[in-house]
Amino acid sequence: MKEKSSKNNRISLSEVARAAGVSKMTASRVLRGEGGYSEKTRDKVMEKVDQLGYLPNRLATVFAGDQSSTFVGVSIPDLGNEVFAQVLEGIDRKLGSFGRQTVLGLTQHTQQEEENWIRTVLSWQPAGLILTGRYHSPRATEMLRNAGIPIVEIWDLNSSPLDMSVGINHFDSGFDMGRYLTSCDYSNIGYVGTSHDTANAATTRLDGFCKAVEGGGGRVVKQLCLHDTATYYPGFYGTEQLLASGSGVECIFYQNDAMAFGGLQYCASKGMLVPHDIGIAGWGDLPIASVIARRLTSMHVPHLKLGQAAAEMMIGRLSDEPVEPCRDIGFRLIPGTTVRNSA
Amino acid sequence: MKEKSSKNNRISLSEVARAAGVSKMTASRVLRGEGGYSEKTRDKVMEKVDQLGYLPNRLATVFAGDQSSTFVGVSIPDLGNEVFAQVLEGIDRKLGSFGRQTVLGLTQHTQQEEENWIRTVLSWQPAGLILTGRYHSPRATEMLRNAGIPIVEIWDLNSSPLDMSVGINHFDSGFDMGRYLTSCDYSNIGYVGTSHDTANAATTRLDGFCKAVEGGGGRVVKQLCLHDTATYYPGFYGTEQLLASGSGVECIFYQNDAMAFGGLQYCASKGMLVPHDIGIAGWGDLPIASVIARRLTSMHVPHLKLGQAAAEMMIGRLSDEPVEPCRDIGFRLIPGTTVRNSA
DNA sequence: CATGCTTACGTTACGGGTAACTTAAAGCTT
DNA sequence: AAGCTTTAAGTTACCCGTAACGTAAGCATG
Repeated sequence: MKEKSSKNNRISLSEVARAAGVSKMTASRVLRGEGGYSEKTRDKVMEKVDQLGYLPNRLATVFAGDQSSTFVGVSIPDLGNEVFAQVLEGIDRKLGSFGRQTVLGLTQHTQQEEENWIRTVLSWQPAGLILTGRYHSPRATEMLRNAGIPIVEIWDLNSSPLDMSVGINHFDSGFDMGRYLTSCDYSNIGYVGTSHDTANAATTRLDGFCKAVEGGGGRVVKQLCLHDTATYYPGFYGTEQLLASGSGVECIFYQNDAMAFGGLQYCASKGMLVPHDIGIAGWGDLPIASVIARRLTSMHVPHLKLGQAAAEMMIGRLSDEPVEPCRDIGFRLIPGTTVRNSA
Repeated sequence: MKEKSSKNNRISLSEVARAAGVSKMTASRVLRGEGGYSEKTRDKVMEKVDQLGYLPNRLATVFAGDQSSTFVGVSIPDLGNEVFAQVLEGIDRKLGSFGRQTVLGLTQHTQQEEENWIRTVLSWQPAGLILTGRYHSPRATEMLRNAGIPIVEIWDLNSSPLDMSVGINHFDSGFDMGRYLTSCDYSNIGYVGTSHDTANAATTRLDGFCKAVEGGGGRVVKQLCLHDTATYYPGFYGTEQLLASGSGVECIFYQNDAMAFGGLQYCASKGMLVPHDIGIAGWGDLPIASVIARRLTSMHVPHLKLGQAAAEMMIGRLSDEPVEPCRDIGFRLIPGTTVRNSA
């Protein structure tokens, strides 16, 4: 009787083979269904497989170098932001339907976390990586280049990606929103968002936004970058801070819809009418926008589709199909009714 | 341009060793810092490691059976529900801080998906599994029992878990809400939720709720189980359906806060005053509750903490520390102001 | 009946690390 | 200086599956 050895005590293929009275090579052939065995042998082996509850050890297969692994590493900044939760859901479902597994990494918006995660996940020989964002630390970039596996950078469309990229042009999406708001005759505009320690898509969006506003004769009189998560409550108190600064803001653009919704609620709590007293514009067109009384002015981005597209590009590359390296998933302005009508 | 060899072309330890002029065993010792080498040798090896960009192959280590892997499989029903996104975030952050990686599985609330995922993820020799829910298919249960690895069942507290469990008693949380609403003098109460093909926590909650309401002399006159996701818009149209059925409902309990919020918006759109014309109660105390004008009557559940606790139990077990197999993370009723005051 | 071909297996080697064991040289003791 | 211990290595075997190759038996063909 052997005690539970510190070693792995799971049933191995050799044990199945011995029980079935064949060599492990034959058992292996049966399990892979690649032929070269009789029906009688197959039945014997399969019977023992069921009986012993054999589960193959994919580590051994991959390790042997015959196949690549079915892991795909996916880095996401955080899940408190509904946007990224949707992107991840799109990725995981699509990968799952092709027999691939997601190895998750939450990078908390920092390059250092991302770098650490990349180092670890690469040591597991993933089939590929999907990374949120286009900015990586120099060491991370080097590891990624040397890894020799497919890499999809998502979210922030990168026209010269490490390998592949899918997302939208955040500068342009900010620009379009800026142009729309100035076309609605706003000239003193505020911004409420959050800041992180790295260059990111929200910053790029803000750049595009400012450019359009200034080009249209308006001014972004106040930009608030809170050190907080981009959700409801920061939108609420950020609005309070912004309005308290007395800069005569007529309209506020928010980093995302959750923050905009927080702002909307702040205004309601102070008896301010939207859009009569102040204009509110979000970004992302999150599900919550579907139920509020006024249609939130926002920018629609197909988050789920973005995730799916990233997974499809990954799978395409892994199947040696030709894959367009850059895919713009597009966005669409939702005029809504939380800013005043354009002329 | 290098031809892509089908084999893995990454730098191996032997190559590092050869470059440094030592045996791979010595290089291995240096990398693990376990002593038995001179400083000069260490420097030589580390120099080559940096120079060649060597990344260890953890597959080989684990495969050799000397250590268990650092993977932890985590199954989550879906990420559209903010609750589970938060739980996952709690898990992944805590696991990550202990050098473990999350292998995600979205089971879409079906046991079949869960079973398939379990089979696949077990073939990767994970160190442990964290599963949402206590109900698994018979085959899944068998595989889990045979796996011989730590398993944490979360969300729905299981007093006789496969291995460990952390969560809350959903029946009791529903019961408490039912008792509270009847104490507020509601007797005709409705429920809006979603249904899935398996027994789940929301159903258990509803059972407890009904029991308390009936015990308190009220009636759950209408239960709506939509075939949809448990988010804002289904809450909105579910409310419409429920009220249109003309069953004289005075108060509605929702599966979660997002649905309750949808209901709140529906009522507002019809000019109904809350709680004067109708009472609204949610469940989960999601972040959105922090910004709406009236405090939503809800049930606070520490989602992030729940995820962290699950990860801590997993890590404790993996470190051979004694771990309490069941942990009740608790809930707390938020009276709020969207139901009328209790007497 | 010798030859070649097919079927149904078995045998060997390998991959990348590490445990366990072995060895050579250096250092220390008396 | 002989004998013992310690240090710094090297060698071998193994983990679990699979590719590549080997082989024996059965069968058809000329």
